[in-house]
Amino acid sequence: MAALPSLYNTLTRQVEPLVPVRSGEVGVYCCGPTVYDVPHAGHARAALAPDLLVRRLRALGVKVKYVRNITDVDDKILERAARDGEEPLALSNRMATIYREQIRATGCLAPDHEPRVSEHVPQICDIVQRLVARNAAYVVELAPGVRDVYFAVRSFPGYGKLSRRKVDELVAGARVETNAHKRDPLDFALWKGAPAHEWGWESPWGRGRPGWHIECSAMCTHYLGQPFDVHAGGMDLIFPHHENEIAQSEAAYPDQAPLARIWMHNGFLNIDKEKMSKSLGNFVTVGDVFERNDPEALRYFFLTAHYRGPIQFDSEKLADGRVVFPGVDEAERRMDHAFSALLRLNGMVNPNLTVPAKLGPELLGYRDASVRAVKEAEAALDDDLNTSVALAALAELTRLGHELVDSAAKKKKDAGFVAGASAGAQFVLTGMYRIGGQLGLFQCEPEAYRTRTRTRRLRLRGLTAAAIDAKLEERTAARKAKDFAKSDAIRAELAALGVAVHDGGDKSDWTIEQ
RNA sequence: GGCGCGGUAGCCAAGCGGUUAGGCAACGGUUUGCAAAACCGUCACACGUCGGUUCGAAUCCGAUCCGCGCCUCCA
Repeated sequence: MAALPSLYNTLTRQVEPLVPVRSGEVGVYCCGPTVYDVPHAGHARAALAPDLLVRRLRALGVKVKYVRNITDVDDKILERAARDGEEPLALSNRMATIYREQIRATGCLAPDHEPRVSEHVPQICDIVQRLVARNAAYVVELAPGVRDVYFAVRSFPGYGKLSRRKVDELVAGARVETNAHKRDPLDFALWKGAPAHEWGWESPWGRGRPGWHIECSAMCTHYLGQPFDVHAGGMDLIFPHHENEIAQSEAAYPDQAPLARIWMHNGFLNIDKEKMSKSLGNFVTVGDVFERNDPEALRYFFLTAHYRGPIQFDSEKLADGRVVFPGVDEAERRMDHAFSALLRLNGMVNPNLTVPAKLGPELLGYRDASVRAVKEAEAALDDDLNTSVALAALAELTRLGHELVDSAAKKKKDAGFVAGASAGAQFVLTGMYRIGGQLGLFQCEPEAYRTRTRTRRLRLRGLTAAAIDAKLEERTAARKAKDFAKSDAIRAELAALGVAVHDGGDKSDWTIEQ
């Protein structure tokens, strides 16, 4: 089997080759969202890195089991639901559906399993019981029949190994939650008791709800076993969430340590130099982006930067009041460019032409360039998912595709070249789709992309295709009559609306800007 | 205070000891009635600052200045 990708491991702080626990099979777990609200752009970015890994591994022929959880039981969900007079699980279910659909739209594969806390309470209780039995956790009775369970942090010697923190320094920081029931301020809740009238589940400790960290420990190992290969999530989860997961799982099953071999963490999406987050109130939702940009453009935008670094997501208010996302706009122009190459190349592929047995050196050049670009992109992805370099390889092929179409148009009287160019187009198309597929781009047909971006841009600019077509007809008539003054005036008028006219022979077409 | 990340040409962003990153913008060209799109070329011997190691440093080491994140719920 081909060598597997290398990944940066937060645990060792270096890039290392992925060595599966079980040969030929890789388990990936990604910490999904707490679904008390619609997803923001940062959530979309977090789903990307594990998706790229899964795509690359599958392209290499590796069997992958990909699990991404949904936290549908949480105090925030309870608060939001109470505020809006909705059942907590109805709220989280509604939000989970939006999350799933929007993340899928950004080109992320559906996970093989999408476990929810509400459906894994028995597994959670199992691991908590095990921790209590091993004296790594203790039960505190708050009221008759109402009990909390806490994890005893100091009972786990490896605590801090992921985040490189020392237990005593954490205490000195004094920013830990004080709670009279805890034996040690560092201890965290595994199970939170709840009175009978409150949202909860029955457990060996009475009614209550699971703590945040324990759910992931329970669900990741339930689906992937312990140890498993890759655990992913946002950088803010390193401490305390992932540190606590490690402590719980490794304390529960010390002979099956580590919990996960590689811990991969994606960087943040910043807005105006600040981390985008709900608590800061500066978030842009995925829905906000989809209003203005194509989902593929959002993905392309994420791919321009390395997943571990921060990415600047800026918004700008135009004079006409429209809010735009310049970075995503630029990415969308790149998608336009790539999709238009695909469209033009598709138009060149002629199934009725027999591919010449011997291709000239010019066309062999296209084949070689295509093969080279794919190799470069794959090598880049194997080096800790270097999407920026993979995108450069894709851009090179895109450019080559346009060039091929241009030269075929110039040599259209040369039947031999045209027949061969069809084969050349196939080479370039294959390369582009091969790279695009591993990056999660080109999720729809080029025609569909053109239609949907055009529709959206018309709506954003308050225009209709019919009105533009009418203007264009008027202009075509003027051109036929050699009334270039009028023709140019109409073009200027359309240009002012963001519509560019393209003249080709006797008929004209138009495109609309973002 | 502890842990960690980053400062690369006008902008975004790879590279991380020697050989072109890539994109956007701008400008010139091919093309066009004029344009647009596409392609070609230029801007680009750029790498926060100061020292050091080296035949050679954006890349390694030290110091220093900025910016940011985590240490409390967060992707």
